[in-house]
Amino acid sequence: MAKDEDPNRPAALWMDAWRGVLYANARVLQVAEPDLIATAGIPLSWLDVLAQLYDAPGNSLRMQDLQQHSLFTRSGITRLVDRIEAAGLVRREPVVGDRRGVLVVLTPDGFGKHQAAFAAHLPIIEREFGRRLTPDQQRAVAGALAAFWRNDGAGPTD
Amino acid sequence: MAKDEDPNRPAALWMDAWRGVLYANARVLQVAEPDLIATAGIPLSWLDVLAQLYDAPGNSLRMQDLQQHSLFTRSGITRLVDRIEAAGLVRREPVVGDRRGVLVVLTPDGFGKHQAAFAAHLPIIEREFGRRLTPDQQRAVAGALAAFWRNDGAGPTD
DNA sequence: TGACACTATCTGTCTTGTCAATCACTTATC
DNA sequence: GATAAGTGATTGACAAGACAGATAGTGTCA
Repeated sequence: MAKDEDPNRPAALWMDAWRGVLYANARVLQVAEPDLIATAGIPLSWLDVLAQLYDAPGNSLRMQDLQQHSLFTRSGITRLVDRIEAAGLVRREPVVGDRRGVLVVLTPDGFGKHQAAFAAHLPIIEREFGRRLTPDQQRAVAGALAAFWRNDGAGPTD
Repeated sequence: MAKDEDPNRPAALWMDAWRGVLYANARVLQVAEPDLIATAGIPLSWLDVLAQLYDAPGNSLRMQDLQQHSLFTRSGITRLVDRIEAAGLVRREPVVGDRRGVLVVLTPDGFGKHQAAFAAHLPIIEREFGRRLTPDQQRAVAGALAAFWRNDGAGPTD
């Protein structure tokens, strides 16, 4: 590979950390996504939506909240929810005080599918990711990267 | 969020580490990709290809090598290379000993575009990722996740 | 209440990614 | 050297994503 000896690429510490994040994410998902489709019958973008609704109060969120918190879909939430709704896993409801808004609600089927998909997904992540790290490494990575999902927008950006 | 108190989701250490990887990747790229398009005029998938060719001996790789090492494109390398070739950044050449194969070679334009895009890309990654971690955290993350891009397939999977 | 700016979601259209089938070439075996 | 199996890359049909503009509803201010 000979990247480390290239004078044009100063090997800063954070660059190796970023490369690690990039590769870990890509390599794990390259295995986990086909597996999820094979075992649970849904892609990761669906599980992402279902998991958000599962975690949300009332198992429901508005379209824009779904979009903002999404990890895999930057745009196109409308069509994505269309598909998941057509599969019967979520349902659209009007928002009480705001007739522009749409509330996406997890159906019982969607609840069950989330449970099943999540249960099938976890062992794969553990095998492909968790087991490759020592407990100390797990702790270190979790601590270092927690800012990205806790504050989620804020940070020491100055 | 109240996820940590949910009895259905045992909060294993590696799960928080994985969540960190997932969110860090998504949040940083959500900023970096539009920025790269705005400043360099190419999407990340193109930079991925250009960077691989830049790092490769002879600034060239075969299609399948490009595909296997790719971080963003699991399939569809043919079409992706079509577009990059149409932009004049790479060129296809026959492989000497194997007339089935195709060698994708970085053109001088592609070389320059890589330099420019990479130079524009780095500061964004530093701002969105590097600066959010202390040097100790950078070292820890880099060390813990190095296995994903060094061995790239092996590991303590038993 | 009428005009205006703003917000939330959807639709049309184009681009990009995915999957199976195919073509061209190579290697192994007889 | 002919035939069969395997490999590398492309193609066509379809699904999904991206982006701009449209539609409908809200809130404010005169």
